[in-house]
Amino acid sequence: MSVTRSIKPTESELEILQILWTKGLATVREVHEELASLKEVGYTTTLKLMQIMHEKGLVKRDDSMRTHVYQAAVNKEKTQKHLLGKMIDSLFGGSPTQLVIQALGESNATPEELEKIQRILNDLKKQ
Amino acid sequence: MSVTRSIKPTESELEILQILWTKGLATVREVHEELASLKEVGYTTTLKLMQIMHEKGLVKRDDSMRTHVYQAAVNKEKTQKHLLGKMIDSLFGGSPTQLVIQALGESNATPEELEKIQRILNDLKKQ
DNA sequence: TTCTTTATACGAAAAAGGTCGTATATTCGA
DNA sequence: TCGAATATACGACCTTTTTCGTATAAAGAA
Repeated sequence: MSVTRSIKPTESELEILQILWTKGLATVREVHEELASLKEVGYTTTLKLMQIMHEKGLVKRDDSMRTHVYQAAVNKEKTQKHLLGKMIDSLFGGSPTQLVIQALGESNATPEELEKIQRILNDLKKQ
Repeated sequence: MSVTRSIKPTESELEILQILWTKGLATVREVHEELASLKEVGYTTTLKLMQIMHEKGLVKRDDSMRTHVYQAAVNKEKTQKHLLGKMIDSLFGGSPTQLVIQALGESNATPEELEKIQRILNDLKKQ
């Protein structure tokens, strides 16, 4: 039975998850390379972070070889949903609609994306 | 010239801003009362938090009287937009639309709210 | 083989956030 | 007037997060 596990990656952990979600499998070196292109950071920092994430169960790893291979252990969509929920609570008084409205204002959506949103909206209206 | 100031309230600070955005003006006691109804917290903790927020410029206060009167110094919509933007970048690969889609799934919007969203959507489609 | 590079492990310290206790001043009521 | 209540200031402490230095082992090159 999968109790709602409290997924709560920190900022830094999120950056790493981003990379892992994109790459699928990656070594610490690879993740670090990517990370270092975005910001100043030491290799052992990245390593330590990923080790902690492993302890927390945020990532899985294959350590059968000298160079361990990591991958995300948390689902991208679930994590997004979770953090979104938190933001809705803490910033939009619990109203997802308010957030949607703000985000739509922000959006430069393509016609296709607008259609996608429209379909979801239609589904919701039917209920 | 208003340089993009980095609005970055912490979780706790956000809770207090929420209250201030609602109340407009409020004393520490009033904010604390509200806060304490949501979670276990000591008065001096709330006080300290608000003092720090004052140092950071997140709130303004009138300290001409013994009991200081506080108000938010950051705009609610701007703050929402800012944090939303950060989340879009860090979690949704820069696509507001992706976020909207996720949030809509989450939403239990009333028919009225759905209509509101529909109108925004219509506006966007026209452009 | 021996030196260099590259991995992980580990410990420790710096930073940030949150929580309070205590000191002190002011106000208010008995 | 004097004690209780209430306000702010301030410092200390505890966690969590982030950052690295150093030790050690494995691999690779000369």
